[in-house]
Amino acid sequence: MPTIRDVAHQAGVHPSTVSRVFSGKSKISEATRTRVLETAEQLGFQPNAIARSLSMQQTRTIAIVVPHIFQGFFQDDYFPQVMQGLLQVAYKHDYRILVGGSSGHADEITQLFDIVGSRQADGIVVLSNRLDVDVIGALHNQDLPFVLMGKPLENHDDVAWVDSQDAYYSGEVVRYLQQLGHRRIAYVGGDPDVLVSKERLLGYVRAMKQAGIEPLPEWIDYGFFAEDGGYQAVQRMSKLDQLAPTAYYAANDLMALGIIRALKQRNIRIPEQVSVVGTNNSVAAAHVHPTLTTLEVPYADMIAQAASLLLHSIHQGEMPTVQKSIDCRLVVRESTGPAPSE
Amino acid sequence: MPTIRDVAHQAGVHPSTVSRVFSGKSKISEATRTRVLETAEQLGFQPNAIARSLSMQQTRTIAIVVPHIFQGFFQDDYFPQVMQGLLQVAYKHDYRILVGGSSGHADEITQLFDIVGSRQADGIVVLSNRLDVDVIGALHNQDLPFVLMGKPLENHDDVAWVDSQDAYYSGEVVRYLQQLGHRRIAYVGGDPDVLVSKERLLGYVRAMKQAGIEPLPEWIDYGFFAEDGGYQAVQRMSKLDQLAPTAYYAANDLMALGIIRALKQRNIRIPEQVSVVGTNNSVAAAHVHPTLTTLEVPYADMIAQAASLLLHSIHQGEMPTVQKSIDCRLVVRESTGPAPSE
DNA sequence: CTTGACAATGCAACCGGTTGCGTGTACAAT
DNA sequence: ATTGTACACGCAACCGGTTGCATTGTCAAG
Repeated sequence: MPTIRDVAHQAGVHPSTVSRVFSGKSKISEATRTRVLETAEQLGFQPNAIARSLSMQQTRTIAIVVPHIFQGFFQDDYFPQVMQGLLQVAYKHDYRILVGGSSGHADEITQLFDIVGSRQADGIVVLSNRLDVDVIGALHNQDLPFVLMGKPLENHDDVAWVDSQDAYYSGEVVRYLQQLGHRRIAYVGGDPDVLVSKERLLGYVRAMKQAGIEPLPEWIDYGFFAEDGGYQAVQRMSKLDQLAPTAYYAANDLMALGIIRALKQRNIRIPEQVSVVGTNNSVAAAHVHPTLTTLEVPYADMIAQAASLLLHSIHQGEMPTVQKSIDCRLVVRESTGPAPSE
Repeated sequence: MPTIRDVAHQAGVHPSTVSRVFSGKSKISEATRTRVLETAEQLGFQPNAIARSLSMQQTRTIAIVVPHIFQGFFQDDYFPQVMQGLLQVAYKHDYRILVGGSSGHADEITQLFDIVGSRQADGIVVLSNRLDVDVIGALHNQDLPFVLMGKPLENHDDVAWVDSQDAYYSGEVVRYLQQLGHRRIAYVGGDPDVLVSKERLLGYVRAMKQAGIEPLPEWIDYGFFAEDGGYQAVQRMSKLDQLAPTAYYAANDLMALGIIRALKQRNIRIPEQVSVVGTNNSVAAAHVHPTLTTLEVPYADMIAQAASLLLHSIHQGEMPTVQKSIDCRLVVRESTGPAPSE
């Protein structure tokens, strides 16, 4: 690989001149410019991005670490949407995305701090929403721009996030079902340790109690975002007989599909006997039978906004502090209907 | 951010000693090791990855550029599977993934050469399978390990690839449908310029001719991998009346879903009147109504293998040359059945 | 006591760009 | 002819690590 010095030598100029030609931020006479460009072309020279990063103290890269916490993460619609939104704005600003893996929550934090501390990226979007005060504090101390996907548990007014108001919209789903006459409503969460599951549970419980219903512990279950998790939840809850739920709310569409599969297998008619609501409005939701009522969470938009404000503060050279709440939308389809008369 | 020199100064040693402590590849007395480690801890020092990359001439990163060529790329199951397979092996080897975007084919090549030429990664998995001889030659000249997803058009025995034998398995689908008695079979490809579409078309045409059927030009259409593309294809082909196909083969499940939607809307029964086959065996395929017969292409496995041999040759310091053909599997479900009697 | 050998650490060059500052040249103004 | 000045480019330090080689120290063998 030819370096800037090779080109300089060949073209009979100083390396700094070659650098200036390529950065374009300095006056260079047309003559030398073309000469440099020609010899660069001839030598097949391209500036080394790593050297440039080191010198300029910027990588033109934003990072993300994907949680391996639950299997089926790549089957859910969440991940592709995240990548889409992220890539879209990164590309527009001529940035690239650095993706790191992880195996479980602790490792996710490790990877996060590894990337941040080693300055492998100019900023990072943090998906994990199980960060406690200490971790967020430590992250903030690293002084590398970051924005959280999801409002953290404790309030930090100096930390940026984009939030989908999971508790509120979870409540909206429950209220919608209650309006249809349902009283025995089940909640099937993802990973119980993940904040979004807790938030949705909170909204569920609150809405139930506001309707004067004390939800049975048996109505609350976790499917770890997997299709089979939804399936198993139905198997367990069906044992309740008369107390079995007449409506299921699942924290993602994948589990809702599993719920539908289990109900069909038991010859339970949807929505005449039991209603099902999913989350995310994945492509499949519109094509399953019956078509799935689902809470649409605009993840691609969310992360696009997160990335935008991240890039903005990178350019400003300061930590981002913007906090945004995003609205969701209930997409009503065939899988929900009036509660059966007792 | 403290540097290695700060730590060295504080601990009363030479920077190189600090470096050796962190690289762990050199004998360091237990006394100084702990002293260095302690002051590093105390100063919050972490080695700068960029500086290390520059010095060591390796980034511990493998790159991929995602083609923006068709919309709905992020809805299709292909992308998440690719990321899954890639991330899985990258993570295992303590590598990260650098993802670049692109807008169209020409730009994809540009981005590819930008990453490769600027040495932003140690190797790259190339998704675009529209590379001609010149591009592959140029890529090879860059002397950075790469492996192609999909066999290139021309034979290069010095270039590594992992291939899913699209033409052959497309033929298998057609032969399966013919065994069910279908003779008027439609092929709905993705982007006609993408190699995989051409390959599948090739297999389709060949299988049709082998069965003594000259496929009508109207039976061949392109949906650009989008749900609506499949829908529109049916709209167009339905105008053929008696010559309308009794079976559709779509190059991905998303288009198959669109085909099913269009057929249902026309009150055409599946599979009694028309059969539908998709590709990829996405999660939705098992849950739509009717459940979708589909050609399963193990993309996650494929790219995992590609990444493995990429990493292997990175470590060997040589260009990869392994060429692998991967087997697919037809998953038969409810959307296919015997051809209707005329 | 000298020499040898090995272990631990220092030294300085290097990876490949960037950039503030200084210098030489050309051309215009006096 | 002299001074002024703006422009184009050279110089050298710097970004933050790594590593081959030299040096110092230690201990054992001769």
